[in-house]
Amino acid sequence: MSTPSGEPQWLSEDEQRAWRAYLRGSRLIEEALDRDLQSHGVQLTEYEIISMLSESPGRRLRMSSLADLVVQSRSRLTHTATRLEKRGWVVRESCLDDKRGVELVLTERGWQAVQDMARVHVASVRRAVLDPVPPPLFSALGEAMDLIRSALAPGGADGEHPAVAREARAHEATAPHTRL
Amino acid sequence: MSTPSGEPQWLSEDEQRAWRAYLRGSRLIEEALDRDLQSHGVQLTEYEIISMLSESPGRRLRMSSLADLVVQSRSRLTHTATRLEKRGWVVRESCLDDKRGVELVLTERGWQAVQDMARVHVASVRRAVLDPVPPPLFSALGEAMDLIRSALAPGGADGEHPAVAREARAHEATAPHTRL
DNA sequence: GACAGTTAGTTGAAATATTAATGAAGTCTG
DNA sequence: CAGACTTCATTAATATTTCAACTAACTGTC
Repeated sequence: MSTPSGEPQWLSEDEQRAWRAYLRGSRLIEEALDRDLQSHGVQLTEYEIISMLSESPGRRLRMSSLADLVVQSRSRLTHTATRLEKRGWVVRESCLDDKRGVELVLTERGWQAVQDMARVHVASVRRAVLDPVPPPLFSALGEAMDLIRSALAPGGADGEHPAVAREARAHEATAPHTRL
Repeated sequence: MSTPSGEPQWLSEDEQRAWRAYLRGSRLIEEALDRDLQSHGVQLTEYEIISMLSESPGRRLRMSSLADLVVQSRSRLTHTATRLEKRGWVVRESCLDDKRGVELVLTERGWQAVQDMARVHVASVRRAVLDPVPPPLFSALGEAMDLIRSALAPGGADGEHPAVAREARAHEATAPHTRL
């Protein structure tokens, strides 16, 4: 199983070109979005966290669901959450049902922060990825990425993680402010 | 300039869906590829560096060109290069013409390492991104990313950075082993 | 209910990345 | 050619991320 016998199936010319474009493009996107948010004092990965919280029912999410959602390690999320907590944007609350669990809750200040930053961020996303790509092609990109996503994160349908969906059902839908 | 007047242009339903798919998918790809290379003792970003070197004429590239190519900060590349140097995969050589400059040169050992790891990596790329996406759709993804790339890194045509192209012309094409 | 095994989240130390400052060498202008 | 300015790469500091324990709480089995 771990012995790579024979010649691997190298990439074709076309595959290679597309893959390279992806690799470099994705790094540039990350860099651009991050830079724009940095000027408002957050990293993209931090923004993603509070943004996800802001859209969740009750503006709260369990650590592990959130970690899966933003594709970060548990440990990383723990550290980042601590950081966000120090800024007063989130608080931790322990789960009622599962006493191992911790929920991260967006504070009012956190909510305000997301609102403000969303303006910057949406403009940033437009400039970096939406504007340069004609809509049908961007659609295709989304479709492709969705296939990849479902291959790599089996079970997470519709951008939703099973655990998240489960939790969602358990709450009132209080904040459908889905903006970004 | 820094006052975001009025309501920004929020994303449409479709744009949002596609953008989300991209964001999560790209993180998952990164994670998957990195995990597979980790088992061989390198990070994806390190692999990218030596891989680029391995394809360059003379198996060498100037620090700043390389930094642009792999979309890393100069400083980051400096650190990473030091690390790679300690493993005996690269050596630094100062530029003949521009005495500020430093060229990173792939050693024989480094070359071997790339060859070995390329097998793992190409399989990894297939599994993560090529297999789940039908070829025409993957092509579209490449095209979209290329548009984004040229918007964000103006001047870098054909996956090639101007500085790199310039340097390429100055060398014999010794290693056209373009594999990944 | 006691055991073994698993999962959730945290912690601290080590590795890596970012930031701002530096020095050395190039370029440009007058 | 002098001076001002830019670029290249590195360094030192700070910040973040990863890695390997670790504790607590849940699950299942007997």
